[in-house]
Amino acid sequence: MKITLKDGSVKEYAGAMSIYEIAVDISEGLARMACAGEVGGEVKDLRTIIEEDCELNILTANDKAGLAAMRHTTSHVMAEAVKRVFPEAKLAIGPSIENGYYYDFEHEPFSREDLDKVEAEMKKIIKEGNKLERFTMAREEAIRFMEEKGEPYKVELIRDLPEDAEISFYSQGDFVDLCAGPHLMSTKNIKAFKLTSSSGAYWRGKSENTMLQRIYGTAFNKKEELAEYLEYLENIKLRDHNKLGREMELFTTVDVIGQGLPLLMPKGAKIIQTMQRWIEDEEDNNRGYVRTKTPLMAKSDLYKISGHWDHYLEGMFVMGDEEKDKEVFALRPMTCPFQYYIYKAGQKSYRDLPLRYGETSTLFRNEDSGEMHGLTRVRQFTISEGHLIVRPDQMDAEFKGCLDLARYCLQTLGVEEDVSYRLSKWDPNNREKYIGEPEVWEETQNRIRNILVELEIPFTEEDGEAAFYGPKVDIQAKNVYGKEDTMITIQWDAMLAEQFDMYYIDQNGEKVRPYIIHRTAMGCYERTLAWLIEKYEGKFPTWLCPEQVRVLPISDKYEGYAEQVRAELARNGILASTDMRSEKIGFKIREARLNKIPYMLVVGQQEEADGTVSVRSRFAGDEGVKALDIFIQQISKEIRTKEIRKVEVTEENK
RNA sequence: GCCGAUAUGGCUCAAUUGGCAGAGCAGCUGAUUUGUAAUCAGCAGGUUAUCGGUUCGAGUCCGAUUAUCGGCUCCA
Repeated sequence: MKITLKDGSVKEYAGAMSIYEIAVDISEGLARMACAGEVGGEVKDLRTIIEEDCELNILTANDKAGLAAMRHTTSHVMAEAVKRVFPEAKLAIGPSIENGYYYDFEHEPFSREDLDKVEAEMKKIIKEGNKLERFTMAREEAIRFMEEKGEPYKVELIRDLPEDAEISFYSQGDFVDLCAGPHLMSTKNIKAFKLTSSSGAYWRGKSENTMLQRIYGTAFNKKEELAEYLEYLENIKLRDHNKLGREMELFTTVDVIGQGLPLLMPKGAKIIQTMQRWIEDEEDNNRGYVRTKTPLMAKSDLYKISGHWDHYLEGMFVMGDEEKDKEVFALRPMTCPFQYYIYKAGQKSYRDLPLRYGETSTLFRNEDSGEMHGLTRVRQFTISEGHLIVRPDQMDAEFKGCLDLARYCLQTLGVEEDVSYRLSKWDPNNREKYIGEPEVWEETQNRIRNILVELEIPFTEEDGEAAFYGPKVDIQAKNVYGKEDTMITIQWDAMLAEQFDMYYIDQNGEKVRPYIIHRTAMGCYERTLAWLIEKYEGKFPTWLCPEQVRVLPISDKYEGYAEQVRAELARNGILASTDMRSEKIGFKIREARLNKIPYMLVVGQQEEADGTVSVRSRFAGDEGVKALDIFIQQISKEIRTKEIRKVEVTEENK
């Protein structure tokens, strides 16, 4: 868009910028007041400010940056309040983040009562309504200024800024903070805020640094929006897999078994079995995989060759003491080298490649105690793992094949819209974490990038996220709380064939190193289950349900027929049960619905006489009376095609 | 690993300043034989996570351990 300023100069902006970003750019005066203020309080009123100062040809009304500025200002208000209530607290940093803001302090841990006191003080500060004023200092002056104020963290921050930088500060009344802005014009324009929680956080995010105390909060332009957001936070707890999965008896944990070792209960185990069978069949029948079954542990020698002993020792469960024991074993944290030795068990020709090894593989990783969570971060888990041993000339095609399989899995699970793709690269500034030459890394990363571009897959790039042996594509998904996890990974490995002396014989009779692709099809079964619980709120597509049909006899007179129906369903591979309790039909239906069963078959006198079932589904309520074989046909098709049946909006589904 | 919070029957929660551990749901038994989201009655169920301490007396106070949660760090 083009913006003509009053002095006649023209500024051009590309893409969708918010009026706040533009305001920051246009003038320093506006930068200081990137949000609404004296003109009226409403954030969108900034438009008026800009319009008075310049003529806008086009205006995008994206309030994101404005909201961020408001939240950032709220974090300053919080900092001021903390300094008033706890003068001994030292200030660190306090940015706005998605859905809110935080500020880090060096202080004793804050209790909820402390936060309430700070909140009360914040209200006072907002009422005082001091203006936010921007001023700058030269570097040395700024350092002296913060030293005098007794803020060592601020001094450290300033020291890390460029030598010749002009340092900007914002003040509100007596409170001054080092800050790049932008901010609201006045604290009184903060309309609705809440301090949500506090926790420890390392200074500058490094675990060797001091642990500071972080206070999280959120703020909105309207009280109703804040209330809505807080209610939303309450609601998403209901679909949290860690709560819902336990309630639905999919998994549980037991103190004496240990952290990160969930027990999959019959229903959860059934879902995972369904997924495993699906993936194994897809790989073996449709995508040219061969199956392996390899040991869950090996001597340390194996991991020394693979590099895991050097790069990943603290993450492994090691059994035995190197000093005392002749042989030290470790539970496997990955399957790679095991499948390599299957490859190496016979001499391979160029004609044998690509070789695609698949294994439903249980892995063990000794995560630190604070890192375990539900089914998403555990110490023992099972993945749809595989390694493709590939000639260099086949690499691009095979890598694409892996991406295709991953996308097929995501699509079938109905979650293809919920993921983002990441090209995970090495960190050139941290070379000791990786093996191999920089040129190889750069070239490989370029080839993966080209593949993603060619397939028109949108992706981001991230330094320092690669495996130690190669770059990868990670397919990321967010949980209900917005936290991201890797669901699927496809890794390009030009290094480990060398470590393990793997080769094939080419047309000329020469030994050649193959390339390797490490990949998962649908990732880790436990983590995927967690994701599906949250995605579907426990109402899984029928093909994944551990109980697909429940037969409900009207009274015990029809138990015989109910059992007959169940048996017929079971003969057709449908997971069915009966509810023979002497309860009213309404009670049985209520319970089946609470158990999120997709299909309920009510049977009584009429059904028994006609060989029919009265179908009631989670999707459409009462579907009427159907002949049993028709129902079996319909549900069998739904299961076979892995259909994700949509819920129709009916009175009771509202 | 680090900071903080939490732990009472299968689940959700109660129990005054330290003074008899209780309710609803679920479960079991009986009655009821039911037509599309809760039939009625009765019964049973707890060494208050574990171990130790203070006290005449501990669910309650103190310490350690374990697990769970919110974060930080980590996630090959």
